This record gives sequence, structure tokens and C-alpha cells, in this order.
Amino acid sequence: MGFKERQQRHKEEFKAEILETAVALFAEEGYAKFSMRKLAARIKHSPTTIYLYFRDKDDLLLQICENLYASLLHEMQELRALPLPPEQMLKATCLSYIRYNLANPEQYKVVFFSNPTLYGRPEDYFTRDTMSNRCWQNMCENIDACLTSGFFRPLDRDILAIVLWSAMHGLVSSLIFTKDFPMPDPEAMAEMLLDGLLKGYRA
Amino acid sequence: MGFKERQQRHKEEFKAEILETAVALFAEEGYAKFSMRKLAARIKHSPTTIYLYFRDKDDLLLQICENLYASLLHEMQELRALPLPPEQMLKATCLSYIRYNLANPEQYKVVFFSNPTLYGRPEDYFTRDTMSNRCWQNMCENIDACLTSGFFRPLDRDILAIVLWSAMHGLVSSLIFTKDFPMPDPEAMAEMLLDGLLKGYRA
DNA sequence: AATTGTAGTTAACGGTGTTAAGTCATGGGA
DNA sequence: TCCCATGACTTAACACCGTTAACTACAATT
Repeated sequence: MGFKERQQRHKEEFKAEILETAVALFAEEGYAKFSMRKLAARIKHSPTTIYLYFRDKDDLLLQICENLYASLLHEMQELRALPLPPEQMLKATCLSYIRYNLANPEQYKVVFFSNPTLYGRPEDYFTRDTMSNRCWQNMCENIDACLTSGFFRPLDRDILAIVLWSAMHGLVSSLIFTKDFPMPDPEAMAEMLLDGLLKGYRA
Repeated sequence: MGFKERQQRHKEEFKAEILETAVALFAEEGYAKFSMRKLAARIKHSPTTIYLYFRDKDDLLLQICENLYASLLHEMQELRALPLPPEQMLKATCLSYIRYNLANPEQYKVVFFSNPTLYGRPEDYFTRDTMSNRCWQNMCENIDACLTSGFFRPLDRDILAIVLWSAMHGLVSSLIFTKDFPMPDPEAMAEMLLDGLLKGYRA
């Protein structure tokens, strides 16, 4: 049985190496110039080898995203440990989301561009144990805390959560993608967005 | 001189026809499956013919976007004619932006995906007379009205404008691109976003 | 009638994601 | 120890893509 185990371990290590190289290639060349063939060249294997470890390009991208969400979740969980009132906790979490994604623009593009086919059917979203889902749960708990503490006035939790997220998503994606417009300082934007929204929903 | 004029007119008509067909192809097949070769097949010409009328694919996409912004601007200008207080005018304009783009998701994708190289350098943005720029000016005027009327508290106009826009952009793009998450009703989301933001910046 | 300009073409280049078929080393059972 | 089955990996190919260079055919000007 020793052989099969070693074999298995080697496969997993190789897969991890491919993923790591893919992330590096992404960070260096950007989404547009990334290709399976370039990745293959970099890991010094034929393009088809990748398909032994990933179903297709989308599958590879999906797993890059999961890695991204995993470390984002990690950051958020560190925040959770701090003793902050609900509204400050929510704001800190949102700021963390914005900053983290602005610091990893190419991965964010992967999430964005691959999104359409990335995960499965929408009605199954909450049943899948993805890093994305866990981040979402964390976000929702923070919002719930603001609602039950009475900091926010009574609002539909689900709509509020997705609205907050989509506003942050808009900020991040416009900063990342916009190349033809003179964008202001990201921190000032984030501050104004969160300040406005949190005030706007206050009781 | 009669010939050259007819020739010129024919060229313009043909170009318009290509553009129209491109928009149709886009609406039907979506951004991902759109290609110059398919467009060529549909207009019953060789792929290279398109290059006599458009520099490259991005140029074609850019002009589709300009068409989109042109009719959006038209909608906004109709709103401007109504006798509304600044805050209601701003809200109506924002709602119009959101609804219009949600009704034309594929064009919105073009704007989004082509954005990076679409227009030129950011510092030149305001000097170019593009439909995008005109829409932006309209938006800014509405915000200025809310600031000078005292409805909003004193805030940096430029940052406020781009923050408002990016929040709307986030709402639209998340609704258009998200396929793996059960999104709530777009109107309810738009209402909550605008309600929150406008309250949040109020004096 | 010869010349020039030009709309449109064909053929090709270099790239893409992906699949089918084949190679070849190696561990496990006889 | 020999055979063979497994499976990692490769080669070759398919069907696309955007784009360019070179060519053709035709009409207007000279």
C-alpha cells in the first residue's frame, strides 16, 4: 500500500505546484495573457498534462479562486476575534474585503471572469461548502449583529447583505478595471462608500 | 462629385449595418461567443471586410458602447426636463442608469470587458467628447445640485460622484454576471442601495 | 483606352482550448 | 522472474480565434 500513497501524495503536490505556477503566471501577465499553453510551458510539461489534474480551464480558475477566498476568509476570521461593536466589525470586514481584493487584482479578475460558470446552480449555493460561501456567511453574521443590536433599522437581511456586497464589488471592480478614467484615491473612495452606506441604514 | 458622395453614403450605411448586426449577434450569443468571424458570416462577407470599417475588434466594441451610451444619455436628458427637486432627480437618474443597463446586459458586458483599452488615457477623459463623458457630466450636474441645495452635506464632489457610480455599477454588474448565487429582485436591490446612499450623504 | 484607386477577397500566421490516440515506465500478481 | 495492466505523460490533431499581406475585380478619372 506504500506505493499508492506515495503516488497519491506526488499527484497532490504536483497539482498544488501547477496551481501555484498558475497564480504566479496570472500575477505577472494578467488575465488577458494567461493561457493553458503558457502555463504548460512554465511547468515544463505538455499542455495536455494539465488536463490530468484539472477538468478544464474553468476548473483551474475556480480552484485559484477558492485559494483566494480561503485566505480572505482567514483575514476575516482574525478580525472576528477582535472585541469590536457590530458596526465597527462590519466596517472593518468590508474594508478588509476591499483592500484584500485591490491588493490581488488579477485573482479578482479570475473570480469575476470565471464567475458565470464557476460554481453550480444558484439554488445550491448555500449547500456547497465553498470558501466563497464561508466568506458570505461571515458577512451575513456581521450584518445580523448590526440588525439585532439595533444599529441598523429593521431591513431585509438578505437584500441588505447582497446590496452591501455588490456596492463593494462595484468599488473594487471599477478600480481594477477602469483604465480610461482618472480614479481618485481608493482609500478615500472606500471610506466614503462605507461611511455613506452605514449611516444610510442606521436606525 | 455625385459619385463620391454616393460612395461615402454607402460606406456609412454599410458600417451602420455591421454595427447593428454586431449588436444583434451580441444580444443573441452573448459576449463570450461573439467573434469577428461569426459577425462576418452573418453579414455575408469575408472576415477581413470588417477591418475595412473598424480598426480592430476593440474599435468595433467601442462603437457599440458609444451607441449604448448615446441612448442612455437620451433617456437621462428626458428626465432632466422634468421639474423635480435635486434629490429626486438624482435618484431618478440613477434608477434610469440601473434599469437601462439591466435591460441591455450584453452591451453592458461589452462596455465592461472592453473598458481597459476602450477609451484613451485617463487624463484625457474629460477632453474627449464621448457619449460616456456626456453621461458622466449629466450625473455630476445632478450631484452638484444636491450639494448646492444643501440636501447633501458638504462632501468631495468628485469622489462622491465616482463612489455613487461605482456602487450602481456594482449592482448592475453583479446582477448581470452572477450565475451561481440566488439574487434577489433587482428593483428591491436598487431601491435599497439608492435609499441607503442618499440617506447616508444627507445633511 | 490606359491608369489609378479601392472594396472585397483568399490564404496564411500564430495563437487559443481541448480531445483522441499512442508511448512507455513501473508496480503487482503469476 | 516474466507478463501485463495501470496510469502518467506526450504527440498530433481539431476547430476555433483575431489579424495581416497579397491579390482580384471593377469603376471613375485622365
